[in-house]
Amino acid sequence: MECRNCGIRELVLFADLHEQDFALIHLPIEEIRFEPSAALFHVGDDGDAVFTIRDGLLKLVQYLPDGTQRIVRLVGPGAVVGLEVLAGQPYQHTAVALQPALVCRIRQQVVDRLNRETPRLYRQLMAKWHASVNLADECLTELNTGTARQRMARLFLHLLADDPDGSCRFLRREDVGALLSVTTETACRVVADFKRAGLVREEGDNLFRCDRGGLRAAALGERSAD
Amino acid sequence: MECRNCGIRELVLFADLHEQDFALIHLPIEEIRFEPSAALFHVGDDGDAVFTIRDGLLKLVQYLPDGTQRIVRLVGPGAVVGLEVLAGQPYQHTAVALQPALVCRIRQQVVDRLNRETPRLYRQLMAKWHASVNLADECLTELNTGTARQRMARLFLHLLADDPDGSCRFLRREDVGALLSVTTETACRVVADFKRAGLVREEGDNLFRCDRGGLRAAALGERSAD
DNA sequence: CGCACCCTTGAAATTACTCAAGTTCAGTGG
DNA sequence: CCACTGAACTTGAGTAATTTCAAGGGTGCG
Repeated sequence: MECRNCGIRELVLFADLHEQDFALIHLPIEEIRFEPSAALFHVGDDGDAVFTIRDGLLKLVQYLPDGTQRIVRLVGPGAVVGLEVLAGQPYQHTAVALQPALVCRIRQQVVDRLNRETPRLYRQLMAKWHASVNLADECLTELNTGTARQRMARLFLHLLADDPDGSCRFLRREDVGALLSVTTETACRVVADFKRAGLVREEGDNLFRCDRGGLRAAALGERSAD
Repeated sequence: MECRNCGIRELVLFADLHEQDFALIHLPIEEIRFEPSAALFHVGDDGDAVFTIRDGLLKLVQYLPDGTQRIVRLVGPGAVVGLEVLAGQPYQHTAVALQPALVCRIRQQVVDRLNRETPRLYRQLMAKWHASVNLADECLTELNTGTARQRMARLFLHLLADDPDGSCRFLRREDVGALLSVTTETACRVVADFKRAGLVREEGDNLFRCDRGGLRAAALGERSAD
């Protein structure tokens, strides 16, 4: 795999490596493609690799004592998942694709060796860990604070990211519930509300065009006056 | 500061260092003591140090658009806070003491240098990042899932940790609310409920003796049949 | 066709929030 | 020594939000 020519090189773990550093990668970087509902790894698995997400969207899931799933965060291109193996831990989540996904599998040995033999991995490693913590914090403050309406609005804004059209692919209602800590039914009702209020419009199967301004207002707790 | 003889050495960032590695620490490790309600750093501050918590309990806080605080996690002895500076980021939280606290201030330069010059910091660095992510995930799945009753029970169990007496110092109600995503009043009512149900008993100013079994049942959603 | 899997909606029940008032207690100043 | 104050805690009553339980609708697939 030609990491040095990777299309999203500036986003990934190897962003800062120099030409000579790539010689230190003595094990192949595998590219893995998988479809929605397929799992990349499961909670508790002993892993020996981290994964850089090149394309698609994954959910990181943990399971509650009663067996229901709790979505801990959503991760997309540029994110690295499975970092816990670098700390000698088994995977802490089940990682499931929500959209067709493409990831690079990087063996732990490769990361360990690079960190030992070049000073240029360290900063990105810190950056990727930091991004994980940050995302976790955001999930808490944005997607689990306030009313169901506010959380939903913030979720849409998250998924929109910086899509110029203001459109995004949405999630199955059950996943929305597991992410926002509400029931599937509530998730459903709030989406229906948003449609009625004109905040979002469904243009295809779970493909939404959104009104950023309106959503931002809803995220702050304002209710549109119809 | 004599890190090599630190009383909680096995818990901290320098756990794996060898005798000769300590020579690489060219800047003093400062010990900082501070009292409840004092802040170690503020969100947005540019920092150049991470902190190992030796004693006490801190809350990491973020502020919502409307100015209210959201407690993102509680950290105690052994935890390292401010790791984000290693990724070149300003502090992402305000860190406030809830109990008299003692922390060690470790300059970023020291960590960077150690990582460059000895292979033995890496593992603990990964471990400390991992612990941060883990704690964040736990906050989400344990303290922000289920009814107010369940969350409160889990909070007590967290604070108990492995105290042999089953007693712990509790938080101000407002902090409980900001941590569990409920209002101060609800926090108050649930604590009162727990007292009535005999799950906890207040033995001093916010010092509680707890019934672990009962709390575990409450955490699963069972209501005691008075 | 019939089943499985989502999504959707309704009505009743529950939970948590809001607003308002009362309490306790430590600290302060007369 | 005692009222006064502020901060935190507590409780009640009414209201709003969410869940629960139940049922109906759509679509794809064997």
